Amino acid sequence: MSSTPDRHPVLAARSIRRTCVNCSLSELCVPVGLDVTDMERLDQLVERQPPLDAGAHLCRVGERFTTLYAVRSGCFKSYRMDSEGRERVLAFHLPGELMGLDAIYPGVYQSNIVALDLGGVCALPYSELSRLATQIPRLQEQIFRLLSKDLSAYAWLAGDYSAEERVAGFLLDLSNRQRERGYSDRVFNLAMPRRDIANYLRLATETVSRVVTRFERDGLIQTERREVRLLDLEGLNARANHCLQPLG
Amino acid sequence: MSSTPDRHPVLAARSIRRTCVNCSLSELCVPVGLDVTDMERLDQLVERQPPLDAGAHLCRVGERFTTLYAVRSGCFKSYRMDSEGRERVLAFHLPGELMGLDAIYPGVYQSNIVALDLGGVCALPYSELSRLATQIPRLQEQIFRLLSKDLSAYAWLAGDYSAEERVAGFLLDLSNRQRERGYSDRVFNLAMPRRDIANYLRLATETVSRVVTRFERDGLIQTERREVRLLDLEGLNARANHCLQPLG
DNA sequence: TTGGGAAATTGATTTGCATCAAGGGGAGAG
DNA sequence: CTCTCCCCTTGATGCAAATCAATTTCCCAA
Repeated sequence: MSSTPDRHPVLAARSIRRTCVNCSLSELCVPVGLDVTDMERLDQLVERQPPLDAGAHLCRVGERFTTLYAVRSGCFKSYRMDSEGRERVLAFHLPGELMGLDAIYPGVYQSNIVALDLGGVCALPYSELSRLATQIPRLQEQIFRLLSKDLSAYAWLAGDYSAEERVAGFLLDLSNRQRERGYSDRVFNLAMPRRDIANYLRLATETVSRVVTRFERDGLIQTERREVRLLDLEGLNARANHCLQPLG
Repeated sequence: MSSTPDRHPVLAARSIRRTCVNCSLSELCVPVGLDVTDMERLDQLVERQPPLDAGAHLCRVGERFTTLYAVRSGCFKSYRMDSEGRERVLAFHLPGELMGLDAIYPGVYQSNIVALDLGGVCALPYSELSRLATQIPRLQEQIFRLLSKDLSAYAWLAGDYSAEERVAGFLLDLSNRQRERGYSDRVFNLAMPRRDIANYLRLATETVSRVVTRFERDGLIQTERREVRLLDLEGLNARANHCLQPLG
């Protein structure tokens, strides 16, 4: 996933500036639809950041918004605190996904974003990105599309589904996103603890645990701590009541 | 709210093409931040549509996406049907708000949009709008902002709040949006029946009715059928657990 | 290796809201 | 005017998931 380290300082400096063109995620991420020339212009403003340890924060609610972040590797979680200090998980972000979009409107970050495991990001200074987007129509189009895609994700989260529908939908969503990234859509590791999954799905941890157990008993999945194996995608989809139509 | 009718046919034809410049909503809607010259360019592609009766649909899930719609007058509801044929209200749209944004990503409308009362809209052909947005940076910026704003709205809807928090938050949200539009934030009419409010808040109609009754008993609000009078904004805010921070 | 602590599971009980059921009150049609 | 339909409200009951409670398991650090 991470590129080989550059030993020559000049090459290293160039590699920091030349990210998107060589990046395996360019089919999913901001550069979708750009030709090499435009991608190199995008590279000029993308800044690869030093990796973050699990638990390290990328930004916090209330900080002035300057930068969008694209996931290079690892998994990130965005969340808020409500007035009683309870955490509200809003999203999990996989490689190729853009974070911080909800901060554009108010100009202030609306979420805390934290690395769930060792994670790498590319920083995209927003003002420069939007200037470039006026010059590269396909870049503008892709940003529109990424924003619009997040709307659909939230619309799913906002639906009133049962615990089973939510958990099944969550697993299928992850499965789809794994496949998009070239990984198995049947076997994958959850980067987040059950507590975060439950919080994201607006369920109690115990409820998630019980539903998972039930799915295992019914032969739909197998789990081994953080590892999940989906045995019956069609059955899972039925349990989700087909509430998840992948938009691909 | 509506402009005076033009009697002279040539003037009438021109007025159809010249909407934004004269529109009282330009401070809220797509043209925010544009100077008169740019607004006139935007006017070239905006098409005011004939008014829709209550119950008339603007678009339906699955139709090819070509057009964003801005509310000129009235109130609109966007919703989907789940796999069991139950309606899921996703949003209510007031004048100046943009509808259809979730269709950008997949290129197909993701929601049905229906007029709740006599409603007027401006049609914005998406491909032309995005082309113009590359030429007018502030227009692009405003579209980014409107998309981002919708993300925050959905994030609220996706939170796990109690029935009281939801109803209080809903009333305060409407109150804020009324104020933005120059109307009283204390007294206003609900364009939608209780059933739609309940559906939007993922509650039963009966629950909404009970919460409203409780708020009335506690002196927070008064209601008379569709008319709402907010008596104690601070108290309401406390009932909402401050879950709604207006983003201005 | 062992002890401590967080994470996960399982069971018992509670509860907030949905559902079921019934009655009141406007608005529009005839 | 009156009938009718739909919307809204109120009350009674049931249920899905939260909460409370108790283990078990895993991981890491000493």
